[in-house]
Amino acid sequence: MQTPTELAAAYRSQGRKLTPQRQLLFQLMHGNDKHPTAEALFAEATAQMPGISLRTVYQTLNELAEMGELQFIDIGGGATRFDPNLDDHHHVVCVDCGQIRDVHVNGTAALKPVGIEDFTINEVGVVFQGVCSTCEKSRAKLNKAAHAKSPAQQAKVSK
Amino acid sequence: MQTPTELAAAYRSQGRKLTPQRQLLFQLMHGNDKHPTAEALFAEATAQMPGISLRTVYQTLNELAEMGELQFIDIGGGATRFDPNLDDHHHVVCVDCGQIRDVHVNGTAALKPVGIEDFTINEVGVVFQGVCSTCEKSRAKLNKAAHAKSPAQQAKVSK
DNA sequence: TTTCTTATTCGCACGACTTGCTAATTAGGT
DNA sequence: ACCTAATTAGCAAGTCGTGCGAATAAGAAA
Repeated sequence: MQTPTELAAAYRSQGRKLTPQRQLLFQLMHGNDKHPTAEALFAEATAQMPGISLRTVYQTLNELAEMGELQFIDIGGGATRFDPNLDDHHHVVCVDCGQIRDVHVNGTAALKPVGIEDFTINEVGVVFQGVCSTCEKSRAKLNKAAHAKSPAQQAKVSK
Repeated sequence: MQTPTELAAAYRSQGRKLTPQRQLLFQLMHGNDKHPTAEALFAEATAQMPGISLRTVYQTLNELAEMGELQFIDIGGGATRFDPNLDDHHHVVCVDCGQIRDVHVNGTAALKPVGIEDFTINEVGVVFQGVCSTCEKSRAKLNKAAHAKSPAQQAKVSK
């Protein structure tokens, strides 16, 4: 995604108006690597601009996506997440806490799908699923606690 | 996913009951490579068993997922899709018609994520986005029609 | 076969997420 | 300062999926 200033110019050149709401959202999204949901962004926005509407957040995010300034990320778990990073990158998801991390991946060019001659491929997305170090530690603790009590506890951990 | 017969045995051995609804869904999902949504499956099921509940379809799909007999696929576009294919495979999506195709991919072992030493990776998913041959043809037609009329039509095509 | 226990089904209500609609407001040009 | 079209806010509505409870039915036991 471009800088708020650049976006301001882009908006004007497209006949779109530059509202305070939009400018705030430009700031909040620029360089944002948290992959926030619309609701999360709305919460941040509200802190700086009480009264801003969730509807406006959705609307602006959709605009930016249409303009190619950000992409949607859908990896289950309910809400769509938004990613202003336009580099060629991929994602790592912690299955425990749900955090999403941007990651550069070597070797994607060598990926060879087999048996889809009738498809014209435009994009490739790679998603790694795993457990982040923080959650790994929490799991260790819980497992220890589970051992001290009943084995049933252990099942809950991996749920 | 196992065969309906094998699933029947698995269910019994787990103390689950073998209802006609479940047996029907086993049949409908076994070897199904359409990646149906719950609603789509419900429609098929209803054709053969009028009165079956959508609730039951969701419930059974969740059971099968818990048992590791199928996986959920979330690639945006609203509804979760279900995949009974347990092979090591990935997916190709046609951005026009939304069809999802299973595909084996060579080179996934060589994928190297950079800078996530603090993650323990368990799984890798690859999604190719493109256009299938059928949609490619439709596009060609529409583009021709668009040329005959106004350029505005062309924009609609890629929407 | 009949009885009994418990899992399962059904269907509605509800929750999460997102979009449609529209009156009121406001950005930005004249 | 004025005008017009774009935008906002906020509520209604739509989609997808789950919680809940009463009615039903599978499968074991007698």
